[in-house]
Amino acid sequence: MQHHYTRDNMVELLRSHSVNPTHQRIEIAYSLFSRHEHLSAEQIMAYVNTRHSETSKATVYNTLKLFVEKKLVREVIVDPNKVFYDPNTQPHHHIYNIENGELTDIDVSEITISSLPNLPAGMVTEGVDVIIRVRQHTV
Amino acid sequence: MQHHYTRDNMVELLRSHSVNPTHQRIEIAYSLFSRHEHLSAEQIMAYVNTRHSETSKATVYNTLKLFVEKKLVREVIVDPNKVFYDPNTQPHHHIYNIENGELTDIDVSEITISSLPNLPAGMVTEGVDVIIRVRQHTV
DNA sequence: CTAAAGGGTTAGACAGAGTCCAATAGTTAT
DNA sequence: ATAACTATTGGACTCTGTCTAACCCTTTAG
Repeated sequence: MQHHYTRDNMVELLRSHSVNPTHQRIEIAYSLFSRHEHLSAEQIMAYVNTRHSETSKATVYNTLKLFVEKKLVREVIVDPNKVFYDPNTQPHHHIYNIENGELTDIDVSEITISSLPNLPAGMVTEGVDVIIRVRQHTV
Repeated sequence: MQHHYTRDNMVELLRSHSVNPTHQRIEIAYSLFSRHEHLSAEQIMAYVNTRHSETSKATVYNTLKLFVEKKLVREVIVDPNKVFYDPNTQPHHHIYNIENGELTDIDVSEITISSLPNLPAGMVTEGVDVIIRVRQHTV
């Protein structure tokens, strides 16, 4: 992969997920996809408003919620304090450094889940998250 | 298993994890272990203070943090809004119902992780969490 | 050209989980 | 008793995230 993301790309991306591409949404998408990193809402807001404040808190949260709904990004819940947003929607898992909060992707190929339990009747899987919590060996 | 938990058991349990057994800690441990359920700090506080308020918010949070440190209970991070505390410290995984917040255990035997990636140098695993997010099939 | 309608954005008030702090209460050990 | 800890407490505070009502902007209809 390793795309070269532009704001124009974002317009297409948004459209292809039937999201109306507005200024704010383009900027938010761009800030997430150009850095291919896991960012929190707060970080995204900071990036989008580096020059001068342009996008409000409410819009950042609204937009992220919309992106999740439209499967443009994925929520990663590993830190009790905040949600991370992950522009990588390919199935993959995470290594979470509990000391510094760093979050790293692991390809699905690196983990094999050979069996899954049968779910209660009428239930359907939304996703399987595997989180490997790590820390420095010093303790 | 299916112990019959008493407050006396809790005293032993706390001691065996080198936690000084105080009134409050006994009550908090008891409320977690007698129901063998996943509870949030708020729920625990409610249970402990059913009759009349006896234990403060600060103590509940202090105590839960201590219990986690001493490996008496485990934190489960699946809900962006609150942390759950799990009295089951045996290795196991979780099914999380994203609609009603219900959290169910899965025995390790029901999932097989056949390979784990090699970690960055000097890193050590604190735990591997598998969370299966489910919801009702109606949508 | 103007008006209504609809979607999107906004500031700021609000909510809820969790932390901090300085004061107080218990508990040993001397 | 007294000193030295350890544990608990209320309340103020912080931080994510939500809500609301006003506002803006673009499109469509008359």
